[in-house]
Amino acid sequence: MSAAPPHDPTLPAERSDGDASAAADPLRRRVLDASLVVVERDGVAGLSIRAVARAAGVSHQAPYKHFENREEILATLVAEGFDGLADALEGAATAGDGVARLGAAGRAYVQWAVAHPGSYRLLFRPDLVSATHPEVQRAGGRALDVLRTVVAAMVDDGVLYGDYAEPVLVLAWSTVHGLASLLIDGPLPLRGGALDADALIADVPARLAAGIAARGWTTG
Amino acid sequence: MSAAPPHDPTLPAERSDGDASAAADPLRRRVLDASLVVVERDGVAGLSIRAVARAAGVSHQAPYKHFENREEILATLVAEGFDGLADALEGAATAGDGVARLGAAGRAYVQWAVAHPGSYRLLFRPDLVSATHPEVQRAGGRALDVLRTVVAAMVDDGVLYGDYAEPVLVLAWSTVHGLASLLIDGPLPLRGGALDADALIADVPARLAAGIAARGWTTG
DNA sequence: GAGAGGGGGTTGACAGTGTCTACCTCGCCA
DNA sequence: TGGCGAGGTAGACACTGTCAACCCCCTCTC
Repeated sequence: MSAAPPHDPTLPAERSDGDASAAADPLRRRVLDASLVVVERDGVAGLSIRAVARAAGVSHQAPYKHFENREEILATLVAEGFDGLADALEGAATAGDGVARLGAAGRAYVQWAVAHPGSYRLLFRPDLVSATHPEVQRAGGRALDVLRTVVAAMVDDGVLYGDYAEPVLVLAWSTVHGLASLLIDGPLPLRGGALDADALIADVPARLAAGIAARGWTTG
Repeated sequence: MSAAPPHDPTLPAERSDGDASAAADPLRRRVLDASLVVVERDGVAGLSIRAVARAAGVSHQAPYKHFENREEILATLVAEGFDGLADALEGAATAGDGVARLGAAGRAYVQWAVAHPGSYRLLFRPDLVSATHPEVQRAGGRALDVLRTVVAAMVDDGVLYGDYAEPVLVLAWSTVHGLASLLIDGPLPLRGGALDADALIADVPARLAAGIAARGWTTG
């Protein structure tokens, strides 16, 4: 991980010049970028408003001029996270038939999660960010729609009966979310053993797609 | 373990009698039970040591006489949670061939998680409880071993090639963990729509088991 | 029986947190 | 020129986890 930030939010430090870009890059953006730096560096537990303010080089109250409260900051991060995830899925699920696209999308999903563990963890933390927040709903729905489109392609391909599209969507999402979650946070001895994360990321989505396409899913 | 049920913990209030069971039910147990009550009622966010102490009717420092720090309390809860989950899995995966047992275990897994959302969330929170805690490792490994045994039965049945046992274990665990996680915390519009949680809990593990058993998993 | 020791409880204090409130300081516009 | 609001500041409050000091009472030893 090291210095490589998620959306490459490098901490802008203090801008020495007070040029026009200061207006185009107001503290709101600085706060969000600093939040990403902090959450990837110190984890969700270290993501306090005051730590973010310190990282952004402002007083502990400055963020409140741009966000109503802590949750609104986190909700914005979550929305941007889902957008980044959706972008990754869209970029991956472009070529081939439905099965191939599902495998590719699943791989991209887990890869994105593992590459941005701090952000990814934030996506599924309703205790921190209400699931009903409009921006979270929008961005999350966008990511889900990519998977939905891929599953729909499998229905079009005839490898999946239409009535199973939504349950299979849940199965697919569950699998990639579960794998990502276990790879990032898994308390059990998965790693270090015979299992290799890269192999799992490549393998599990492909096998999931193949398994879904196998007989049994078109009839019942 | 004794009189206090690990799940369905009702707050014992103040014992009016100072009988012998007071020695068998010391504050340590009361703190854990109060923690479960608090986490199921107020979520992980509300699970502070002081809130637990208040719920147990003691001073804010009393818990520290039985646990080194907050993490040790939470680690104990996590270990008990994994034990409860393992019990549920063991109780479910008893009858039928490997495929049937995998479906039953998967169903039991998700049912347990949905029945104990506060506890379940705690199981995958390494920011709160270190994954390397010995008791967490033991209990978590126990739960995983139940699934491992079931997958091994599928290998014995000949529906799964032995080399795939461990990846399929990950797939199965990912799926049930992902489904449980999404049902509990999913920020996206899964519920309220055409999807019914009970149906998913019954359906997804069964389809997962059937999908694994389908052709493609025995050869590669 | 006397007294030492300690297990298990208490209160007090500290730094850290989110957030409310009040204040200051600009640039802008009438 | 003067008002005003956007966007920054510091201070204060209640809350948190945890360290330290204290105190009560049971038990063991002499």
